[in-house]
Amino acid sequence: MAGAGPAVSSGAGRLERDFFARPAPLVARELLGARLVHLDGGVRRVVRIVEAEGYHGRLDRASHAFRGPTPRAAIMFGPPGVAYVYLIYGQYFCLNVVTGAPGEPSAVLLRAAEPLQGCLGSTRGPGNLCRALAITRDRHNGLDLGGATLYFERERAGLAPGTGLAPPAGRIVITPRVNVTPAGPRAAARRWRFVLAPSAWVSGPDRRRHAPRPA
DNA sequence: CCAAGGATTGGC
DNA sequence: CCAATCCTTGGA
Repeated sequence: MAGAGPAVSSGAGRLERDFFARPAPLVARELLGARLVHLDGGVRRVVRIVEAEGYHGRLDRASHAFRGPTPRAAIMFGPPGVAYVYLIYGQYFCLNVVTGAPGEPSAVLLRAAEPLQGCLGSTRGPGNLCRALAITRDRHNGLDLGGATLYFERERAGLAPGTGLAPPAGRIVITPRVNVTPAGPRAAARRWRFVLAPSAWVSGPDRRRHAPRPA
């Protein structure tokens, strides 16, 4: 019967709100291999996610939600499946997906992806990824990712038993998050970064480690 | 109001 | 290693 899959809803394998209403590290891991589609006016921009990080809850010192629902972070306290876009270092945008139950602030930072269609420059690194997809705060912050403009989808073939998710091609590597060292030892020790390797598009100081072997 | 610093990036 | 560049936050 159609529409019986647990985490993935009907249609062309699009990820719906229930997929995101779970802990951030779990969502981050399962987003690996999924396609992110931005219908940018008449232009279709598509990538395949290869790196994502979870920022999990009120006690995660590295999370923007750590200091409570400040004006910027308030969106993380809202419903899941919504885009959280912020400006970093005055010049780059970063795209997150709000996860977890409402009131349980968490999000997944999309750090790197493989370019598939319509990308503007490099998709390696969160700032570059947003630029390549033409994601901006004024246009996309707070946008429902279940809508027609910006959404995730994955292949329906080869669904993993019990999950409704297609197993991504490649190996999932789990590491500490990038640049959370200043947030304190506890946050730095969390292994909430997920990489789909091998990939030439992984960011971070260990990206060579996850790059494809030279032929 | 002011000062400090940032979930980054690219250049030296 | 370090500056760019401006928004966010917290404290006076």
